[in-house]
Amino acid sequence: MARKETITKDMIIQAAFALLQEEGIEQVTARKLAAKANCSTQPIFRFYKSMDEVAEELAEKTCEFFQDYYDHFQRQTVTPFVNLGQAYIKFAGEHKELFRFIFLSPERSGRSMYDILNGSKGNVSKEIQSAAAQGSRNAGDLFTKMWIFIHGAACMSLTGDYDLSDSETMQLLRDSYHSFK
Amino acid sequence: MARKETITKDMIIQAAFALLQEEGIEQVTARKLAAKANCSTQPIFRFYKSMDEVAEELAEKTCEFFQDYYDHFQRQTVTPFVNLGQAYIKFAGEHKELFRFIFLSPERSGRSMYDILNGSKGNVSKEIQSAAAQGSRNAGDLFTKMWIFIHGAACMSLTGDYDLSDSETMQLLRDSYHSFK
DNA sequence: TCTTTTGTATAACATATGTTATTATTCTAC
DNA sequence: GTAGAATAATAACATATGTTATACAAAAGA
Repeated sequence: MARKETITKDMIIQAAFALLQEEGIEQVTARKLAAKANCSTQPIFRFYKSMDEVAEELAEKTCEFFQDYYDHFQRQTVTPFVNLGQAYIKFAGEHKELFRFIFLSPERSGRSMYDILNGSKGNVSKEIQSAAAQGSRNAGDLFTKMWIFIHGAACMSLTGDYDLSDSETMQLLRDSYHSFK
Repeated sequence: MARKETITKDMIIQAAFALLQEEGIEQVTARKLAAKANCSTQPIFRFYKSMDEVAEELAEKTCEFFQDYYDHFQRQTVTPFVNLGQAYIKFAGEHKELFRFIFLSPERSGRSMYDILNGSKGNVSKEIQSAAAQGSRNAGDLFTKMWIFIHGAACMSLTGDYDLSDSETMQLLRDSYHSFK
């Protein structure tokens, strides 16, 4: 009937994700993606109408990747805020391009930062809510402050303006958490 | 002897700065810049060896612009940290592309975030140091925490994830300052 | 084996970009 | 006024990009 498929959609998106991690979203071009996937540009446009659609799916995939990262992150303290902070800051440092892509671009296709944090499984908010419930005063206020703080540290690590070790980070997060509480 | 100059270096860099503010550094291309300055691309390359050199000078100019912004910012409290925070967060909201360019790009040509803050006149550090001196415990620690917090809020405003009013921001900054102190 | 169908590659088109060559313009000293 | 020189515009070259048209290849039923 017809020729067999040798380039799958998965191969394309895998290559795109690798390219994204290595060089950032603006370097995920049709030709570079084709080269990464060892094919011509045709298979890309068989699966996606345009490169924008590829970026769309990359955003999706990156959000899931962050969720997995957070889910598998080794919790080191009993304070969810501290754990979240450690994971988030480490993610920013280890996956700069991914972080920049989903947490620092204006075009996140509608998702707010909190949408990404909570994800489909909503793990972040689950942990944090239970934690905030035990908190003394205004739980929302505590979350806002901690979140601003955590996001700030992560963004600084992106530009090389943050160079604390893991344990220093933990202490910093603990400190600020207790300050805010 | 020779033809008179009609396109000055200042006209070029002014146009480039306007373009930077409106569309971001990646849109400051030779042709768009020429159009903005109402000339051909030739005058650009008379003053600058390459477009990279233009970007270099834009970074310089943007740092100065931030300094001026901060110098002229109406101080609303007696707490330098709060004033700095208000100015920085407002700057991020009002000049997103400039903020992104100097505080969020990896290529700041060597300047650290603190270099920019302090600038040539060193106004920020002057105010903050005197303030920290009055502070109770570790002045550096207080600065680090406040700065992370301030930077976090500014970065969130960039992506539309921060929507507090000026007075709410002031209260937030006051609160966190007293928490950290 | 031939034809049809579908996947893939190659090549092309249109546009955008940095940069440079060529041409035209305009000033001034002579 | 003319020649020389600096300035600017136009056009070109080389490359990069999204996207599409065309050509080639392979699989499977007739």
